[in-house]
This record gives sequence, structure tokens and C-alpha cells, in this order.
Amino acid sequence: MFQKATLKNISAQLSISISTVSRALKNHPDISPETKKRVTDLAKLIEYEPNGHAVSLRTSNSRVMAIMVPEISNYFYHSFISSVEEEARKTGYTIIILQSADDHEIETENLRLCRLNRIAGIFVCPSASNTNLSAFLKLEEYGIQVIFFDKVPDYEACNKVSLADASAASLAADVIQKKKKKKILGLFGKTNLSITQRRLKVFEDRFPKTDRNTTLYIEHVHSSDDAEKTASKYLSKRSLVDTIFCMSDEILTGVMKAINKKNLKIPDKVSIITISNGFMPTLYFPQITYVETSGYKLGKLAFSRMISCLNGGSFKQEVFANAVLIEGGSI
Amino acid sequence: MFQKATLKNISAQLSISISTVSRALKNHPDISPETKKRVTDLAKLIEYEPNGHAVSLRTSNSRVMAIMVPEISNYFYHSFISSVEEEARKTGYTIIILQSADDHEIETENLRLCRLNRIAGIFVCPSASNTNLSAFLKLEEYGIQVIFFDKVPDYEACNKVSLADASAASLAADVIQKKKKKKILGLFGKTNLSITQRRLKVFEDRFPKTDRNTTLYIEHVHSSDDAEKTASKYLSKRSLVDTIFCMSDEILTGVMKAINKKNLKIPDKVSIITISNGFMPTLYFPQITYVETSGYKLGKLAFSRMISCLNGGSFKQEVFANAVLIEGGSI
DNA sequence: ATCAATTTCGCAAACGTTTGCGGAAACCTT
DNA sequence: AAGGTTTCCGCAAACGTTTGCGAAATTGAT
Repeated sequence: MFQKATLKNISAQLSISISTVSRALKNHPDISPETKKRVTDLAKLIEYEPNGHAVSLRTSNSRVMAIMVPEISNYFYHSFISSVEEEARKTGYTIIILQSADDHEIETENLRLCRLNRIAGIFVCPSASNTNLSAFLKLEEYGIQVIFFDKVPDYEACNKVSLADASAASLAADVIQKKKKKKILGLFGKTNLSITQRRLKVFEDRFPKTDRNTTLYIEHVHSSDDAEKTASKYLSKRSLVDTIFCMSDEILTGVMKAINKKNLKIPDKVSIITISNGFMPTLYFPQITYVETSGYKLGKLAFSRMISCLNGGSFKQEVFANAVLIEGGSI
Repeated sequence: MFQKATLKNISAQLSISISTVSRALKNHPDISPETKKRVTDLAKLIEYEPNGHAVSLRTSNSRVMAIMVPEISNYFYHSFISSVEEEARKTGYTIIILQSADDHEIETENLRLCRLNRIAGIFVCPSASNTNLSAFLKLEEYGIQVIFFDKVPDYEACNKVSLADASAASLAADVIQKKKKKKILGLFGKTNLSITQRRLKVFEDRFPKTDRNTTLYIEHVHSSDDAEKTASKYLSKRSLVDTIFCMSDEILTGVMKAINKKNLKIPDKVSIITISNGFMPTLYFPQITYVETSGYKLGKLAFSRMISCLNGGSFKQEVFANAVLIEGGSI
């Protein structure tokens, strides 16, 4: 017969009170060594595990954190998730994951679930459509910590961890200038994203129109296919560009298709440099030189922020994960 | 002042009993329409949400499922996760994520967490090192459903959902034969994996050594780099092979590097066909023809199995997600 | 031997629900 | 008017913990 492993059960078998068992298991000084031993031995024998729900109910804090992203199937997000999960496991937290599908309704419904489950905190990359933070701020009334990451809102009084977009773009620009490239095609994402704006600004500053030596063509693309078409257009004109800068992995894949289609040699015919989360650039030959903005690092950073917030010892702030150049052979 | 939204609170404000409030909120027939309205109105006003932990404690079943994979950062796994999460949300379940890092200790520790949290069920892709199922079977004593996916154990009496490995390989073989390819290099993964064995067997059957018209070279590789080296070796010998079959995405990426390095034209110089989860093959030009074994589909399948198990109406069995050919231009 | 200090433990309430059961009131029957 | 139904609601126990407080038992000091 299967007997449930509970404090009550142990207390009955040892004819001591439940409270004594509870204290014995947490090594409370009030309990004598002998009693502790009897309790822990039996607990081990019947494989006692505290009931998480009872504990959470009693203590009103669960060791659970949530991560909400627009979609999981994205190398950046799941490297972030993976990273946070790693830390969480070490510190005895479990992670629940939520997809918003970039849908505001799903997003708020997910937040409801978080309240319902009385989670300790949530990491969230808000959906693009969402401008209304009230649902998030309400979480804080419940004592649930909120850490925004990646696409962080402009609103000041919240915790944010984000990539050092400006310095990442700056690193890429450094390389381009050091290699004395003169005719650059910069492929950027959607204009309205802050990430795009920050990266674009760096390039515009570093390669000003007034500089007669170098020319920078700027194009905004909104998909991999789009990037392929645009790159193809530029590459068709003989020696119009000598370098292509891609703002993201998605853009890079499109560009690489265009290059493979035309069978252009990298970096002889055209140089490539990209900003990436770290996987895509290694798929090609030669491997693409890229500035790494790692979801992994961001995850670690976010987690440590979460812990400080949980301990109450931290005020609202924005912190950045720095970027690093990974040299390939593409420029 | 922040007042907690609980049944007790509502009952006090309306001077009715807690049980009445509880029943009113679940639309129990015992409660009169007027009372129901009073309760639901107030509940909405103070934004009442049932405390998940209290509910789980009382009913001893939480609406939480877990997914454990060796690592999240893998296209197949996270398409699986994403797929399951989607269904879970629709049915009011939440998903917790666990990584085993292919480490048996972490794996059992994770299972402990599952018991502790009294989850409803778990989807698990066991770590490769693990041959001992006892920890999983113990979960069932706790009433926790276990569904193995992808790398399922041989053990009979458990629920498994897996990819139709044999038919996937068979589909690929069909294409190779239809295209009248004669000199085939088949690159397979680690020998001890059942997935490798099943796929390999199909190829050995379909291209028997006795057939003097076609030759099949079989190699086992254990990483992307390994695949690159091996492919490179074969490709160096002029017209030794006309077709390369890759068992997985990982292998494909290695092979493609080798091909790009030698700047061989696909499919003129060499044809490629692979089994894939659906993303990698689209990265190249021409896109690689592949047999799709989708984590997404497998997720849907696994979830529906989970639900049947939860409803108690199902016996242990293994089911398969079928494979489908996606034509690219690589063969 | 007396009293105080210490060690060791148990009582009981609380966390927020769910649910079987029983009971009061109101409503039909005949 | 008596008995039988039906409608509506509350009591109380239970889920498995944690924890403040008090009390018994032991120890030590004088």
C-alpha cells in the first residue's frame, strides 16, 4: 500500500508532534539531536518531500519564477530561458514559461496565471503591440517582482536588463573602419523598434554623410526574405558595396542566401559583419565575424537582478549586458 | 490599503458563508441567482483570483505540467516546448521547464522538484546517459503522468510519443532512388541511439550491399565538426559520392560547411538530403530537400496523449508522429 | 532542597480552498 | 393540515505546512 509521505505520517509513526517533525527537518536548534536523527532517518526512508503547495500557502511565497516571451522558437529567447533556468535550478527555483505570441490578450491572461500561482517574480519581454504597462505594475501590488528584458519599455520606474545596443553597433563599426571598408550596406530591422534606432544611430554617427571617403547605404527590412531581396539588389551592381552589416540573425540568413545564390566569395568579393546571439554565424564558411549580444549573458544578469529584488535590497534601475566581438573570417 | 482578495474577504463583506461564496463563483446550482450575482460582482470588483496553491492543496492536483529536455537550446526541443505550451495555455495548464543537461543527477533532482510541486504530468526526453527508469516510474506512484518523447526508452509499459524514424528514413530513401542516385554517403549519429539504429536499418535494407548498381557508404559521426571532416574526406575524392544523406540538422550543418569550403555546387556536384525539424534546411541556397520530423507536431501529439492519460481513459502505448517530405532544390 | 535557567517539545492557529452533509425555510401535493 | 419536495445556504473537516507561545522536563547553581 502506498503511504503518503507527510509530516503527519512521520509524526504518527514516531509518536511525536507534527511541529517537532517540521522543526527537526529544518534543523531547528530547539530539537534534540536524537530526535532529529530519528526524524531524518524515517523521512529519508519513506522519501518524504514537503508539499510545495502547502508550503507556499502557509508562507505565501512560492519558489517559482516565470519567463514570458513573444515566442520560444527564437535562438535569443531560448538561450535566455536556458540561462535563467540554469541559475534557477541552482537556487532551488523552478521556471514556468509563457508565450504571449505577441498578443496583448494572451499576455494579460498569462499575467493572471502568474498572480493565481503567486509566483515570486517574472522576467518579461513585452509584446511589441503592448504599450500599456498597468497589468505589469499590478503584479507588484501582489508582491511579484517584474524584470523586463530585451525590449524594455521606456517607463522609468521599472527594472530592466537590456543589451548594450549602442556599444554592440559601435564595435561592429570599429571593425569596419579598421578594415578600411568604404562602401557599406547597413541592413536594419523595423524602424519603430528601439533596438533598431539605437543601432542605426551609431552607424549614422560613425559614417556621416559628410565623409566623402566612405558611403553608407541604409535599408530597413522586415524579414529574412526581404533581406535577401534587398541584399541581392545591391550585390547585382558590380562593386557597389564591399561590406554588408546585418543588424540581426534573421537579416544575416537572408543576406547569406543572396550571397550563396550569386556564389560570391567571402570576404574577397564582399565582407559580412553582423550582430548575433552566437549560433548562426558559425554555420557558414568562413564563419561570420559578429558582435555577440548573448541571451545567455543577459539571462545571468537578469537572474541576479531578480534575486536582489527578491531580497528587497534593490531599487528600480536599468542594467546592460555588454557586447563582445567574435572574429570569424568574413571581413 | 491593499485588501487581499479571498473567499473569506468576500464572504465577510456580504455576510454570507465562505462555502456559499465558493459555490457561487463556480456556478453551483445550489446557489440562488441573486446571491451569485452579488458574489460575482464583488469578486470582479476586488479582482478576486483563487489562490492556486490553496486549490492544489485541497484538491491535490495542480494544473501544471513539466517538460524536461537535455537542453533547451535546440531547435527541435524548443519547437516541441513551444507547441506544448500553446496547447497548455488553451486548456488552462501552465508549463514548467527543466533542463537535465544530460546529467543524471540533475535529472533526478528535477524529478524531485516535480514531486514536490505535485505536478499533473511531465513530458520527458531522458538524458542519454540514463538507463535507469525507476525514478520516472516512481512518479507514477504519486499519480504523476509520464510521457516520454523523442528518445524514448525501450521499456514497454510506459507512454511514448516518437517520430516515425523508419518512415522518415524511408521517405528519404525513396527520393534518392527516384532521382537515380548511385553513390551515396549516409551520415548517421551515435550508434547506440535507437533513433540512429532505426534510420540506419532502413538505409541498409533499401541499399543492400548485394546491389551492384548502387553503393552506400555509412559513417557515424558524433558532432557537427566531425560531420564536416568526414564529408570533406569523401568529397575530396573526385566523384566518389553523388549524394549525401544526413540523419540530423547537426550533421547537415557540418556537411554544408564542408561543401561551402570546397565551393561545390548543389545539386550539380553533389546532392543533399536530410532529416530535419524544419528550419536549418531553409537557411541554404538552394534550400535543402528534407524529411520533416516536426517537434511541433510531436508536441501536439504528446499533449493529447497527456490529456487522455489525465482523464484516466488510456493505457500505456507508443504513438508516432508521421514524417513528410519537403522538397528543396538540393537533389 | 529550592529556585532559576535551559533544553526540548506540543498546542493550536493560520494560510485559502473544496465539499459532504445536514438543516431551515419555502414550496407543492392530496 | 399534514407530509413530502425543493431551494438555498452554513457547518465543519480536510489538504500539509509553519510558527508563536507556553509548558514540561532536565540541568545547574546555591
